[in-house]
Amino acid sequence: MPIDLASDVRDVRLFHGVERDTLLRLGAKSEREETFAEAMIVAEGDLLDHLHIIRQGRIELFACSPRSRTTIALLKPGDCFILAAVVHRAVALMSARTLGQSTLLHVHAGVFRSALQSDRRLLLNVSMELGSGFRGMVRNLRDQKLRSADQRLAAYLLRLSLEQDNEYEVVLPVRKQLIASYLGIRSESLSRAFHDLRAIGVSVKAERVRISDPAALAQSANVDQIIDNSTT
Amino acid sequence: MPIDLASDVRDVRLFHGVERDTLLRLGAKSEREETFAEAMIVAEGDLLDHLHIIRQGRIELFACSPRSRTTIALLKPGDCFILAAVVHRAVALMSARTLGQSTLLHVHAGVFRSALQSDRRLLLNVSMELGSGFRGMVRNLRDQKLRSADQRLAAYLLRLSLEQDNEYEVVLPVRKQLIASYLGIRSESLSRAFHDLRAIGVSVKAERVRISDPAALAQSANVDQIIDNSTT
DNA sequence: GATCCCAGTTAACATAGGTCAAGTGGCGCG
DNA sequence: CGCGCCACTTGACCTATGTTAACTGGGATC
Repeated sequence: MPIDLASDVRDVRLFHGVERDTLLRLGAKSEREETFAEAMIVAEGDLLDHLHIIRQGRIELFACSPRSRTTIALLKPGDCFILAAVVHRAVALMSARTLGQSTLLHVHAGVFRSALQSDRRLLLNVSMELGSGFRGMVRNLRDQKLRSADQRLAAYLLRLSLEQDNEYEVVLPVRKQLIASYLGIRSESLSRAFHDLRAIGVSVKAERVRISDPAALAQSANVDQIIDNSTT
Repeated sequence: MPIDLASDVRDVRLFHGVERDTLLRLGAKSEREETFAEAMIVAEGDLLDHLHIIRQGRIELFACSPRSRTTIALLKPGDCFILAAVVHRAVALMSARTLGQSTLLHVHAGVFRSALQSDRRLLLNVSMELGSGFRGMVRNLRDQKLRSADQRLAAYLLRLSLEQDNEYEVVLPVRKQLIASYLGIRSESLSRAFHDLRAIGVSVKAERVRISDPAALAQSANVDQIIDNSTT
């Protein structure tokens, strides 16, 4: 049950630079979980007793209404989730599930909150993490309210291209249906959007997307270097 | 130029419980500004040297694309804004302007960041504030992606009703055009949405809105007590 | 009291994206 | 090797919301 966080979490932003002692204390109340397929980790409305950290695999954060379901975020190893709910002792606003095989760390919420009292660096990291999350959500909301489906796809491809450090080809990290949900459209519309982008040099073969004219793509999406691409 | 924050900011959440000494230090590098009409305070893309706190009046946070403009948040006295950008030393993702007369406090960003190092309570408050902001944006995004215009209006009216502690009548806090922008629709569509809600007992007279059947309204918007109404 | 102005409303029409239904094609399994 | 499954695509049609433009009514100004 206890985990050696100190040696296990070098690449977790949230724990960068925190005292070894804090990590030991948190590790004593942490658990590791491995899932082999899709698995629900959090349901919206839950009051949570653990903070979750991704070691391997991908996580989808999503929200549901009676009629539909939408992806809010797609997370990667090193990310943590439901941090805000844990800090506030409030219910989760999003559900979370794994996408395929993954390994997660569950850190006891009470111990985590008390560590915030004693380790200033941890608290600072939490602030930075919540700030990034806030800014990410602002970007999503801007996208949703100001851009068309085609533009959202274009902007998303460019973001992937930046992440993957390849100007001319990107690999879609998840199935297209999920990407559609993340972009706030149906998968049929995503197909049509990809089709539209052919006109400005985007071609798709399964999960590989070639971008022949990145500048034109950026132009079409009104991508703002400053707003859309600042890393925090 | 220096402001006596210690006696001036009882009702600013961000400063609750912080050391008197910290407030003095921040106050020494703060300024008060009074505006008499609409005034731009922040433009998106700006790198900011001050954190802003609202003492009186209302603030609109908004974002622009070449073709349009949308309201991201409407703030009230006691709120602060561009906190995440200041903490991250990053550019603002939203513009801010006052709506009519207002008075603001500008707190020097560098001094603020260094106060975060010394005053744990201030840092904790920042975390809470960023967490609330994050959760607010998640709610907005959910609304935008999962609800129709009519439902967003219904949910908004119910939120106002909660804030104003009056189940059967709410007063719109800003002009309808701004509400439309906040809800992510045109003002013509807002008119139509108000019209549609007549069918479930909502009647509007200028800025006064009567809600004859709050339960029916909540039902129509699929308002979830837990998700939509938790206060943090 | 007449006039203007401007927020808001209403109506007619346009369009992005949703919905439904019918393909298509890659891949695992028998 | 063939079959079926499942993700994805395509096409036809529908609907919510945007667009354009005309109208209304309250408040300020003269």
